[in-house]
Amino acid sequence: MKTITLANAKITDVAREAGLSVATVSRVLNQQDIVSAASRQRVLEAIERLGYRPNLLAGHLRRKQTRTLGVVISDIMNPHFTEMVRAVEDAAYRSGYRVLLCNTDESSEKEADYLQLLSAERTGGVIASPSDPADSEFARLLDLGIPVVAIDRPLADERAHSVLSDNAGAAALATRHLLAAGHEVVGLVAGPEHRFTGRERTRGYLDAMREAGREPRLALGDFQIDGGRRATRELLDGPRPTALVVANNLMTIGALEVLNDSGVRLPQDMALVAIDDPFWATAVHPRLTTLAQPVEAMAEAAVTLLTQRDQDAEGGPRHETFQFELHVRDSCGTRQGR
Amino acid sequence: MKTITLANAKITDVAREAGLSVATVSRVLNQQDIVSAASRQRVLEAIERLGYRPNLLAGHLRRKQTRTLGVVISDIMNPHFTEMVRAVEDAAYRSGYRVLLCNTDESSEKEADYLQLLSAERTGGVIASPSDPADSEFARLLDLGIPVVAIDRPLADERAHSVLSDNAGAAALATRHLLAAGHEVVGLVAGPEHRFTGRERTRGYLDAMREAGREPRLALGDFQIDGGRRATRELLDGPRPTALVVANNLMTIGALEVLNDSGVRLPQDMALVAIDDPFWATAVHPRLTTLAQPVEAMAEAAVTLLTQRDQDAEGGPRHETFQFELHVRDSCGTRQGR
DNA sequence: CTGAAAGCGCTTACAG
DNA sequence: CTGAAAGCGCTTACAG
Repeated sequence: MKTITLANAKITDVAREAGLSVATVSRVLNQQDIVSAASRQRVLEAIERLGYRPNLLAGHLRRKQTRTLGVVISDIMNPHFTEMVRAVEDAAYRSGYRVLLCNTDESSEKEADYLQLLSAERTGGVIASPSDPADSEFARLLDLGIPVVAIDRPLADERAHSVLSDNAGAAALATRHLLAAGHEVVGLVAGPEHRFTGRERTRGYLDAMREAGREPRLALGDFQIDGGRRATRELLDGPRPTALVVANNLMTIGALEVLNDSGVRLPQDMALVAIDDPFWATAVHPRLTTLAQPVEAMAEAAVTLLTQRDQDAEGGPRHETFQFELHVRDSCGTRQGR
Repeated sequence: MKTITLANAKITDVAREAGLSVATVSRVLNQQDIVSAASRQRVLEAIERLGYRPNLLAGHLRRKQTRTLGVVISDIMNPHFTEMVRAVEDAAYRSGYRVLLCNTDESSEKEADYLQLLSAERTGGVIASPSDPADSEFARLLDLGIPVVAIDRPLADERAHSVLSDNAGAAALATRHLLAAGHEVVGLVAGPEHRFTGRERTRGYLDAMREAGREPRLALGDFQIDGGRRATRELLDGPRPTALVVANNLMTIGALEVLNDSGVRLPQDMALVAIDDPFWATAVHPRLTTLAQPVEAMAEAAVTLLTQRDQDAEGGPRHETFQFELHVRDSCGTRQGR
């Protein structure tokens, strides 16, 4: 038994049903103003009767543009990127755009693959935190006139926009906060050297330590939970710091675990400031002092750059930098209780 | 200064450049086998020289099908859904499909909006955890021949596939595990009545308690952190349970917070089993005993239903149910140490 | 193995 | 305000 398919009417069916031309139907579907009230009424009724749903594919081909944004990120399971994707989706939806999710797992190959696809689909724009900043696929996109905004990490191609945050400044701020509280040995659970955000945050930390005339004490992690564990153990083993800056949210989980296992209490035995402000930061004990990126504002900025480009078409690429915000809570030990 | 755009060649340009017809070019792009080696060579060179990138929009329109899957979920910030989206993206990518992310925030309106869009875009298939199971937009999708699979929550339309997990069984298993350890008053931090997963998990808990002849003791939450806090407080205030089942991962965060604030130690003063197995379950202290859904297998199943439908086109809708897996760790107090 | 031609379902100058 | 017609860039029978 097969049920008869009723739907799948096309614009010609609607035109026939309404006794008008396809041009008129198309007009009520789009630039509604040029059609007489009577015609519009008949078209609307015909659409209703037929259950007509315009085929956007055809419209996009004809108009040579789509309202889809590609979002290329390395790891959606990282809460920072989850938040970013969520914020981008939100901003895109409000602007009448949709989001094609491209998760690359930090694989340059998968990234290139997705970028190629996005150009073939003639996507309306791409927001990317590039695994490979020099990927030539970005150039192809730009060649085709598809705007690109680098988020979180910069892109080599100078035609791309960028929406970054002040990573070095954030790490310096965290370090200084701890230094000002009287800590002499402030350790850094650092991000990897080969990641822009890792390098930048390390740089900020080093600057602040040098500025204070303190000896830096850092261990390299991988921005993952396990790297946080390893780096924290390494720091505990040497000349033990009394305060720690942890370079991202995933490593913070590992650091907290190791500290706890080693009987090191926060903030009495060890003060801690974490970069990133994950949703669970206020649910652990003590509540985490963090440096939060204004993720929503950044997503909004990125989407705006892609969707409102007509207004400033000739303005060239824009580069926006956002500041982190310090949330002083309990793990740093600087609030009254210390 | 404006740079000249080189790209944007179309198939006719390639044909001219190669001295062959567009049909031949199209053939090397697709059904590669029917073309002579010499012709293929010339086409490939022409493509290379021109930097040609086929316009998939045109191909999709012509072929009347796309390789995009819509993923409609209520809240990507909920780690369970993050994981699900991640797993779906992975499976889709492996099958040569891409993912359009539709985050609905549990808004029926936004959900309907996205579903309408997905039908207009002639998406290849839709995976949805419906906020509104009776949304008539699902019927439109199905009418158009777009397959739909309900994930996490069922759908009213009987033409939809479903990939669900045994929520009642999981809650019953958690409860029995605690009961078997000797607890007499096992409390439930319950999900909301109006959510399928909430209802089902509560049902499983009630079944297990009844079966053991124990009085149920539950407080309703909202599946969010704050509801977990409130419900846990409520349970602590009345006749205090010695063990708790928490119905999802977000409420577990709230529950842990309240327990900690109240000086209730896990597992000595309170045993706890959490439904869902978030990535931080092994990073807190004590490590959480959880019930994990086989998210990857479920995502794989859902994608397979959508992408390999030709093979069993006439098979009618499939309904697959997956079992949770109990991970006994430290928070339930049943491991040796208790 | 290869090409000419029709057609996918729309939108949009161009005329009226 | 409305319609006839061209065209977006492909794919695919159909013929050879």
